[in-house]
Formats: sequence, structure tokens, C-alpha cells
Amino acid sequence: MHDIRTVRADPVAFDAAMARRGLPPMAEEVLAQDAARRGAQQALQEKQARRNVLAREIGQAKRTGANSVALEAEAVRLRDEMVALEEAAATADRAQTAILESLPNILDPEVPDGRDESDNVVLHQHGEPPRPNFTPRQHFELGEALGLMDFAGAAKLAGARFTVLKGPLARLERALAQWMITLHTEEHGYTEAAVPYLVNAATMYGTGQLPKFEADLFKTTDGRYLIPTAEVPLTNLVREEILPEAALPLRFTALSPCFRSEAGSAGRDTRGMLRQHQFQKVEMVSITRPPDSEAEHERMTRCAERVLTELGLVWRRIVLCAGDTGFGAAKTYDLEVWLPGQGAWREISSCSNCRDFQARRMNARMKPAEGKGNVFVHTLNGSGVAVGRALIAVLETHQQEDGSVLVPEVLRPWMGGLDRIGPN
RNA sequence: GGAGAGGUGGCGGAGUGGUCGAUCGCGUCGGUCUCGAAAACCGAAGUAGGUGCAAGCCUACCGUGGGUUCGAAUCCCACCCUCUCCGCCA
Repeated sequence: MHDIRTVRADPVAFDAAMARRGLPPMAEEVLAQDAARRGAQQALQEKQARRNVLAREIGQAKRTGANSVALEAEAVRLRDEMVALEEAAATADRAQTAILESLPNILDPEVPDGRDESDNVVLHQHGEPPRPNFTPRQHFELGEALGLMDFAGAAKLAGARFTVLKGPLARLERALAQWMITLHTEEHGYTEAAVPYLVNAATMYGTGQLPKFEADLFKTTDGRYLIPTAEVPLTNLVREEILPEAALPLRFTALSPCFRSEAGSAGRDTRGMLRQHQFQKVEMVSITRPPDSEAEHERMTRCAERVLTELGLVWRRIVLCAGDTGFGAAKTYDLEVWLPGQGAWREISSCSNCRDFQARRMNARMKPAEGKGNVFVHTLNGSGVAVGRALIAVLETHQQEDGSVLVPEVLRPWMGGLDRIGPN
């Protein structure tokens, strides 16, 4: 959601910002609409002021027993006139909100130009893709050979894009999740939250899923939505709040299942558990003072990177280009892991600074310690990290020639000391 | 699911058709007094929009959305939420 004042202040800059997203100029139209809105509102407010005066005078007349017939006649006329003005003002307001809420966030100047993911820029790489002296297998080959990853069973239960994990593999997923969230709470300063997985429309609007991306969501019969990420409930915790400046930053983390319809991705990544309708993810969310969000973005990304490093994975940080950056983000770092079986880099985490974009939608503000006026907070979110994909990366990275998989050191305490998942 | 009660400013709590954006208390901030503090006293203090160089002025907001009325925190309708009891249930 954009502030109409940023458009008013510099329409040329606004159009330039939207152009980076591949959108046509629209400032002129928005400003014309804004002028119409203000005109209608002003006309209405004048009538309202007159109405209030008349009502007061009529009340006074009634009390003193004076004749108020003429006043009441004018008031009736006024009310009739106001009907059209009210409608005009409301329509203009809705029209303005509709366009301002449909436009994506203004990108950080550091975001590189580009159309799609091929224009993303690698910033840093940790480790080198290994060159084992055998042909590494993909995660589903390993999992199925071990008899611990059941796609047919999942399809029977729920359809395509679901997986049933069994035995040590099910436990490995749980171990990954537990270890990650414990790392973030005990060492990275995040407060764990257990949140609803089903939220209302206002909550989905706050983080930007609605109204534009409803097709990506699962909707329940009672009008609620399954969360596509814990970012949604965690961030909306501050919706409609005015926080004292001293309370910031707020840092939350949650383990949750994520539900995605994957509309529009038919045929992509159909094999294996890379792209599912349901997966586990550990999410991090920060709410900061405006000047702090940039540093927080770096900090959060490093928290995610640490997870990958400690799991012994090969990863790299990329900054998404203009065309690939999500609707609500001003800047996004993706972390990609090297999957030896697939022989490709795949996204495992995405850390975004949304600045005040979501805060406007949520009306989430802070009261400055000094000075007047409340300001919108900044919101950030990042995966820390996707558990399902971490499982894939661990399997493919630590697989042995015999098809067994070494359990990363950090996970062993969570695996009852198990150091290897194998076909014994 | 059934029955009942209730949602008012940071909190508590009045207000049931006419200067009510809202009495009062607590808390907060500023001041007086004091060596300092407490107490006491005085004062300030909601959110957003419009307009204006500014001081200011105007408008809206008493859970949300409609309605009645010249006029609604107050009356009517719908919805949401909270609490109590009953039933069911992990």
C-alpha cells in the first residue's frame, strides 16, 4: 500500500519506481483521482458542518419552544443533497484505495534491474559444489530406495504434491525443525510463537496476499484461509497497534506448516518433495523502527545462513532483481543451496525487507520516544529455513555411495544420537 | 449447538436521542511548592482526513457495517469479538 503523499510529492519518481517493476506510468491518473476525491470530500464536509449547525439550532429551538419549521425544512433538503455527495466521496475513496493497494512496493535502489530470475545477482557463495566419485542421487531416489519416502501413499491420501515421510526420515524432518527454531530462540534473539494456521481475510490483506493473490491460497468453507507462510500471522501480530518506540525491534519465529495452491506452477518440480501443497517452515519476522530495517535485513539473512552452514550445506546468497522481487518487498535476498542430486541451485530461504509497505496495510505504527506523530513501523520476514527443502538438501548433500545418508552433527542430539540413515 | 451478559479514550468506569469527542478516577507528561522527593494544587494529553505560510479552522471515529431521525455513543437490524452457564468434544 502506497501513501498518496509519496505520489503527490514526486509523481515522476513514483512512475520511475513502478517502471522498474515493468508497470506503465500511472501517477497522473492517480493524482487526478486524488483531486476528485478531495473535491468530493470537501464538498461533503461543508454540508456536514452545516448539518451540525442546523441540528444544534433545532435542538436549541425545541428547548426554548421557538419555531424550528424553517430550520427543519432546510435540514431535510440538506440531507437529501448529502446522499449523492456521500456516495461520490465513498466511490472516489474506494477507487483510490483500489489502485494504491494494487501496486507493488517501491524497490530499494540497490536492487538490480532485470526482468526475471536470470537477472538475479549472486553476492556470496559458501563452499563449492562437491564432486563425489559416484553419481549422486536425487532426494526422492534416495528416500524411495530407503523405503522412507512414500509418494504413492501421499497421493492416495491427498493427491499430487504431498509426501509421506516414514521412520528416521520423518524424525529427520522433525529434528531439523526443532533444531532450527531452538537456534533462533536461544542464540538469535527471536521469540517463539505458536500461531493459528487458519486466518481471516483482514490478516491476509495485511501482509499483501489479498486481494491480489487469492488464487495462491487455500480457502476454507467458512471464509478463512490456510497460511502460505507463518509470515502472515507473525507479522499481523502488530496489526492496528501503536507500539512504543522502546518496544522495537520485535523478533518472532515460528514453526508452521505452509499451504500453497501452487496455481500456475503445474508441471514444475512434479517429482519429489521440492514443491508441495503443504510443507513445514521455520519463519523469522522482525518489526523495527524505520531506520533500523536495513541492518535488520542483513542480520536476519545471516541467521538463515548460519542454519545452512551448520548443516554442512553449500549455499549462496543472491539479491533478487527488480522483476523477481515479490509484491510487498523493497529488497529480497534469496539463499540457494546446491543440490548435488539435481545438480542445481535451489531456493531454500527468502529474506525480505518490506519497509512500511505492509505496515500501511496493517496500520501498524510506533509512537516515537521524542517528537509528535506516529510513524509506520518496518516489517521484515525470512525463512529460517524451509524445513522440507532443508531435508532435501541434507539428503542430497550428505548421501553416501551406498545410498545411506550421514546425519549432520548438529542434528544428532535431536535424532537420538543416530549418525547415519541407511538401508542396514 | 443452546441460554444469558457485555464491547466507550493507555486502564477502570459513567453516559440511554440535542453544544458529548464524550463526566469522573487511575496512570502518563509539564508546572507550582521543596535542598530534593512525596503529598497537594494547577495544567496538558486520542486517531485519522481536509484546508491554511502559520496560528488555527472544519470533518469523521464510542467493536464493524447498514438503518431510523433535523440530530445517534444513546433507538432498530446484521455481523464480529469477549465473558458466564449448559451440551458436545481433542
